[in-house]
Amino acid sequence: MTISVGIVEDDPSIREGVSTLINTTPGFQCKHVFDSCEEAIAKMTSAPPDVLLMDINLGGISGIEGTHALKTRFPKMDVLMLTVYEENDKIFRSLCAGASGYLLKKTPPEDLLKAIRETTMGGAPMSASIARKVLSIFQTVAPPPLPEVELTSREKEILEHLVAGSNYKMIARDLFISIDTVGSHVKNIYQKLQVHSKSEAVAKALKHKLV
Amino acid sequence: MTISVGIVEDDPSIREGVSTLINTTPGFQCKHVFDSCEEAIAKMTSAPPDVLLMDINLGGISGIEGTHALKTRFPKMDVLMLTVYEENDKIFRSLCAGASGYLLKKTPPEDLLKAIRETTMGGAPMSASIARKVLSIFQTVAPPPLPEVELTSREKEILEHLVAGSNYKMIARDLFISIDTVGSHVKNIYQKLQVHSKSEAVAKALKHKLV
DNA sequence: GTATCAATCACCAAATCAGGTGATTTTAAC
DNA sequence: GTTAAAATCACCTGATTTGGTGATTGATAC
Repeated sequence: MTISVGIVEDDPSIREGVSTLINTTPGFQCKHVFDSCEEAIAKMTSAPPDVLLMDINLGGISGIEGTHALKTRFPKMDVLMLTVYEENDKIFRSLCAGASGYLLKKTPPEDLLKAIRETTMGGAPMSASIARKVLSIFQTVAPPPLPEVELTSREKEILEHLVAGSNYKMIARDLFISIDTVGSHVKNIYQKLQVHSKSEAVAKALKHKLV
Repeated sequence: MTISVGIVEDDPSIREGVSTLINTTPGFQCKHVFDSCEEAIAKMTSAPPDVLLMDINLGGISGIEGTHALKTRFPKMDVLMLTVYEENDKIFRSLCAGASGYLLKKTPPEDLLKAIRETTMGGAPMSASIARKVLSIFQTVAPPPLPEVELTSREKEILEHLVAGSNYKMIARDLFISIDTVGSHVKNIYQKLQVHSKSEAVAKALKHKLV
């Protein structure tokens, strides 16, 4: 099966180079070539490529925003970001936008083709240094563990309902217990979390990923 | 340079198999072999290995907790998680704990050795399916954009205070405005966010990263 | 079998909040 | 110079929450 590849890139020489590489390699074809996200969004109508190579630094709509827009329209299309620099913030936002991989532009042709193949098989190719940065992002967003807090399963259940926006009456109805029991659990939760209101409890629960 | 590899694994056959593989491969040596995190934490004192292979499912202290403990003590040591299953939650928590890579146990020996080498060179080896899951995690933590909501700067300020756990009185004092004004802003916030209580507003603000 | 803990329910008082109406002032936009 | 939006303040009423005290039941642990 031939893999259909698209490319969005404002540098003509890279654009031509990559599309030529794709089209001269058996098993690959490149029919979607755009110099901007605007063009890609306008002209990519019914049949998206299997994999889209997206330059991250583009004038007008950036590669990140473009990825989000195109992935919304074509969820099954995979997007590989191409970049010169390894900026944590851009990596993070690209992945949030739905990118399936992240390669440096200096990636040699044969590795690029390999990455495209990997993508279609459900992988997520990343340059080694990018992969390490991706993992380091996790450590910065790691939930600050709340020490010494052990809520009972019932208390966690109540807390989830609080986070969902329920008041005592609704929780009592949903869990088939009395309002006073709800209040009782909430009191215990407050003491364990060291808070004094529903909103504080909700904030703490969400910030520390207790629910 | 010989790469020093450690392993924490409760299954004796895997433990022996891997340590033998390491020790019979030129350029690798395995001097740290443990059957539990407790043992690893107790016995790994001064000279940690370059790379530690960590089973994720261990009795007692789990591989995730153990990774956190050991990485705190030996930040320069790289940890590669080994697992049978691909569970999003465990992947996420392992990476937050400081893992540098994530491999399936079915990874063939030569790939395991390659992954170890990659790790020491600053890479982050992941099985293809794991890599894809890692990226998908980003999309789930991406802020779900709240459509058509434009809070004024003052309203955002009030909302931040709500998230911080303040009540009307505290907000009024902090911002040098009257309690009624706080209430007035809160009313407007509720209408814009389509909520009816402080806790709902806080939950929505945090979930949609409005603050 | 006793102690502890989780979960349940009850009652109470003071504080707080939610939702409503209405008004003034300042600033920015057209 | 009028309009519109943002920010400010006030008053009101009913609902809800918070923080106490205290009690019962069932399960678990020692």
